[in-house]
This record gives sequence, structure tokens and C-alpha cells, in this order.
Amino acid sequence: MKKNSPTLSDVALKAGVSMMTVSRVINNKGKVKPETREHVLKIAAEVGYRPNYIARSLATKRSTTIGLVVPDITNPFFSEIAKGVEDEAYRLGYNVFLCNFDENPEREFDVLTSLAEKQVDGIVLCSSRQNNKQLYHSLGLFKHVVLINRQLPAPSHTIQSLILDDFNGAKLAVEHLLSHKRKRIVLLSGPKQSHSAFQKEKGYLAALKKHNIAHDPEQIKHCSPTMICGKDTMSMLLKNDPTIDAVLAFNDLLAIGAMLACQEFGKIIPQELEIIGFDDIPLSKLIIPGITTLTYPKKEIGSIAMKIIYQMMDQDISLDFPKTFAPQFIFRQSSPK
Amino acid sequence: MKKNSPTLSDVALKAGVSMMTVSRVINNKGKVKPETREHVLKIAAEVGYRPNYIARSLATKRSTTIGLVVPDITNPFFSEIAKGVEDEAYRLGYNVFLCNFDENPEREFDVLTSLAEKQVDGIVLCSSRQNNKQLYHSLGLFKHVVLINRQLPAPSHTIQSLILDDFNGAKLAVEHLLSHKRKRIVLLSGPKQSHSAFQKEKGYLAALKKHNIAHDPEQIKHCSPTMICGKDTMSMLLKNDPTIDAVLAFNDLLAIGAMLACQEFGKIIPQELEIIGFDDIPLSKLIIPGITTLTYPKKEIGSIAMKIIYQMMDQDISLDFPKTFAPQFIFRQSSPK
DNA sequence: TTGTAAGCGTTATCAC
DNA sequence: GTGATAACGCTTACAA
Repeated sequence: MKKNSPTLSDVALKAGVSMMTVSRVINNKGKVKPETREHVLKIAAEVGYRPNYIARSLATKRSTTIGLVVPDITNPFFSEIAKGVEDEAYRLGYNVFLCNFDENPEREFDVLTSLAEKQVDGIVLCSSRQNNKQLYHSLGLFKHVVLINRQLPAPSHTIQSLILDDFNGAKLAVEHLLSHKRKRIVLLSGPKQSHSAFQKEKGYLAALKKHNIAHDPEQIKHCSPTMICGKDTMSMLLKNDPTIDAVLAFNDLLAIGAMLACQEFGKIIPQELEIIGFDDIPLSKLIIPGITTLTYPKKEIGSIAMKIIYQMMDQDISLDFPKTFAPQFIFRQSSPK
Repeated sequence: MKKNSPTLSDVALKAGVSMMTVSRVINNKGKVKPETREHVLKIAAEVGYRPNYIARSLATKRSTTIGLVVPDITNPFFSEIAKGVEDEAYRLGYNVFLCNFDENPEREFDVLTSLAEKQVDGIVLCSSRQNNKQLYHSLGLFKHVVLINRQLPAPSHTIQSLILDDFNGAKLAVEHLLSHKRKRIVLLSGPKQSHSAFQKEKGYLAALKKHNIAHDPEQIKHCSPTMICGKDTMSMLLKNDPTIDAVLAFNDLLAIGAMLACQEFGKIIPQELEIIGFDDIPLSKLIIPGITTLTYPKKEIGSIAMKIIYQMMDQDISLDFPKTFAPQFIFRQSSPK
């Protein structure tokens, strides 16, 4: 059996000083005579001392730890955000708890509770699927919260939101399709509880209304945000109505799925049918035809979320980060400029 | 300012019992009279008591927390594994620190150190890029380790390895291509320090040797495991040597990149050129032509890794999990059966 | 069945 | 500059 790792007091004993001196040296805090500092450092290295952050956290009430809560880390949109969060956390000396909730509000609640119990300094919550009341309750457990793509009616100084302007993104996309004389534009929407899906739906309807186009409810379908669901849903739609000439998809996974369905139906893209997605996942650029898409700077958003929490920790400094992100239109073959 | 959250002793005071009684109730441990239990629970709920796991961890020397260390969470192979780990962790009441190291051994070392300081109960380390000496040193910081796709010369009872049989996977793939009379088989290999890439290279060479095929060093190219690198490298290869008639790729991202390059060169797949990849990422099934691939049960591997750590914690020692995984051949259009 | 006391490894506070 | 002592919130071990 290996013996327990050395503690502050082990080092202190061996160095012939008090624990506080060792603590000061380790944390570079307070005054310590250079010689004793050297000596302590030498002993610490000798015995292989490592600070115990659990003990430190208990004493300081700071865990240098945050939680990142996402619907599904295998979705490229969220894994990019996660990368941004984690990279920034690494720079700042933080660690990140990753939690998936699989579009399941109950699991979302569970993981939030467990993160609170682990005393995280804050959380980044993406695309919450809880209703406002539940959500407000859950978030009360935390000192600092950054919400990505979800706004709370009664914001507080502990809760910041980073908003993606999905409403205007969808509106822009539909107007682009209309300018190409598209007549039957289908919306492959996302999960029913998704705030983002809701905004995109509103944008889609707003564009149609603005141009006095009648809206057929059959043209909106909800899907889980996966390629396979996009393909299946699109196949079904094309079977019922071969006159569809454009698709706006909740995300690129759905858009690509739809495109694969079109290929099977012999629909030529973009001549016979145009497709626009959201997110600009890596694949969208490489596939042929390339997917036209609306996107946000995902890594940057993750990084900003982490920075905001970090700043909130240290008594709200300036917080001069962008809080809302306009979609960027990227034109590729599936719906050219 | 919100007041601090209530502690065990707050609850004890208000309930008129000792801290230990409350502790017993909260943890369902030891004997407590049903009536007092009810009463304590009621008070706890009233004041909104939540256990502080930092304090608990310090007392028990268990953090119910593990670290998951991967090269890059945006790679679908690792995000699937991460999903498996996290799902199982959720079931077992654990939380998971996610760390990327971006193929950078120094960062890998850093994150391992920080995880040790956070007192994780164990780590799951995927595709380490450290050399054996460094690695052995880093792993010494942990009580329990599961290595995915990396074996240590001197294994210990604290370190378990889950091995993917990439050698035989590559060998099988090449033999399959040879059975189709392919003459010039290119290997798009992975990062130079990758254990997995090394094994696949050995398998590739072994198959050629077994069938007395001369090996041309120009036919092995190292790539970073991304679609774009696959496409660029394949373009370059085809430019130099249009007689290439088969590709074995380190992973499906590279395979798909290679396929896109072939399409640009007008190479007909699979008639003129066959492609085989590894990992069976979701896209490989959906794209046309589908990518033939060798795969492992990624979520299951993640789940098993977490279970192993959990069992090691409780000296359960049954540990009757599979430790080595044979690749499963999935035939699609890019290299039919 | 319940309570008391010590201790987990660190930092805050205040004295020297 | 340095050190003693009391927290931090919980559990372990033992006593009642």
C-alpha cells in the first residue's frame, strides 16, 4: 500500500517552519524571507508535495471549478462550445464538470443539483429544457450562472445570458429563399422545448407574413437534432409533397440529413430545392454540395461564458463582453448567394 | 447578499438533535428512529439543506468525481466515449471533469496534475501522447486509472488498460482490399505519437508482408485526424500517383476527406478506388457512398471505463469486464463485402 | 438509537 | 517575517 501523499504539515515539519509559512510559499502570498522560501520549496519538491484543492476549497469557499451542462456532447455544436469553455478554463486554472442531460428535464434538474452540491463556482447552461419556474429554482442554487441561448424573464445579477439571434437568422434565411422565388419552404424545426427552435419558428413565420405568404402548418416539422431524423423526416415530406422547393433546418445535422433524402429522391440541389441550416459544423463545408448555413462563433461563445464567470467571481469587474450574437450567413452551393 | 446555505449543524440545531443524527438521516446510514428521521427530513427540506460534497470529500477522502482526459472533444470518436463515461457516471452518482489536451503532451501533463490536486477518485485517459516515462510518472498521482488504447510496459493494480485491437483491424482491412485485387493501397495514418496509429501501421505492413507485397514508403502518410487533412493529403497523393486504387484511413474523418478528394478527381468509388476507415462515426452511414469502416463500441467502452474505476474504489475486484475489443467490420459501398 | 469529540488539509486572523 | 489557533462542513470512532 502506498502511503498517503504529503500534506502541508508534513512539509512544515520537515522544513522546520510553521504550516502558514509553507502555505504562503506555495501560494506566493504574503511576505516570506527569500531564503526560507527557497528552503521550503526545496523540501516541498523533495517530498513531492501537491496542494489538496478539496481542503483549500473548504477553507476558501472557492472550488476553481465550474459546471458545463449541455443536452448532448456528441452534437458538434455543443462539443465546439465545450472546447471553448474548457480551453479558457485551462488558461484560467479552472476545471470543468461536463454534464449531459439528453433532452431530459429531469436529468437536467439532477445534474444541476449535483453540481451545486459539488460547490462549483458557477455553471454554463446550454439550451435548458426546463420551464421558467423549474429553471429559476435550479439556478438559485448557484452563485454565478451563464445561460446560453435562454433568457429568464426576471434576470438577476448572478445570472447572465448569452443570446444567439435565431429569430433574425431564420427570418434572413427565409427571405433569402423567397428572393430566389421559392414557393414551398419547409421548416425542419428542433425539439419542442428548445428556446432556439421556438425563435427560429417565429422568424420563419415572421418572414412569411411580411411577404404575405400563406403558412401551411404541414410545412413545420419537429425533429430531434440528428442527421438521421432529418433524413427520415424529409423523406416523408417529399413523399407527401414533391413540390417542396426549399428547406430551412434547425441545424446542419438536420440539413445534411434532408440533403441525403433529396439525393435519394433525385432532387437536384440547389436547382430544384435549396437547403439552409444553422451552426456551420465542420462537415457542412466539406460535403458536396456544401451546406449554406447561419452560424455563431461557438468557441468564442464558450470562452466568453467562462470569462464571465471568472469575472463575476472577482466582484463584478467591467463585464464588457458581447452578450448577444448576430448570426453570420455563410453561402455555399445548397443555397447560393 | 444572500445568506450562506444551511449546514448540517443548522439543521441539527433547528431539529433539536445532534449533527450525527442528521448526517445519518441524510446518508441513510446507521439506525435512526423513524419518527426522528421524519422530523429531520422535514426540517432539512424546510431550510433547503444540501450536503456540501467538498466537506464530505475532505472527511471521507472520496470525491465521487473522476477525470476524463481526451485529445479533442470535438472529435466524434472521443465525444462518443465521453458520452458513455458521463452516462455511466450519472447512474453511479459521479461527476466527470472533462479535459482536452489538443495533442499537446505538456498540456496533458498539466491537466493530469490539476486533476490529481482536485482529488479525483480516478481518471480515464484516452490516447495519451506522453512517452512511457512521463506517463508512468503522471499516473502515479492517481489511485485508479483506466487507459484507453495505451498499454504500459509495467502495469500495476491501480492501472487498467482497455485495448482496441487496431493491429488486427488494419490487417483485416488490408487483406480485404487485397482480396479485391487492389494493388496500390495507401495508408492515411494518424498523428505520429498515436499508439493507435502505430498499431494500424504495423497491421498494414504485416498484411502486405504476409502476401509478399513490396511496400513503398510513399504510400504511408501521417495526417492530423481531421476531414480537411484527409482531403488535402489525398489530393496530393492522387496528383503524384493516379494509379492508387485503395485507401485505408486512420479514422473515418480522414476516410471521408479522402473520398471528397476522389470525387474532385473524378475517381469512381468503389469501382476505381476503395476506401476503408475506422470508428464508424454517424456520418459514415449517411453519406453516399457509405464508408466501410472498422469500429468499436465507443459508448460501451466509456461506460466500462467508468464502471471499472467504480469497482476499483470498492475493492470489489470482480472486474469481469472485457479488456480488449476486437474491431467490428462494417461493410458499405466504399468497399463492399 | 443518539451524542461527543477528534480530525480531514487547508486558509484567515491576529498576535509576536 | 513568522507562527498559533480557530475555522470550513462533514464523517469516523467511540461512548452513552
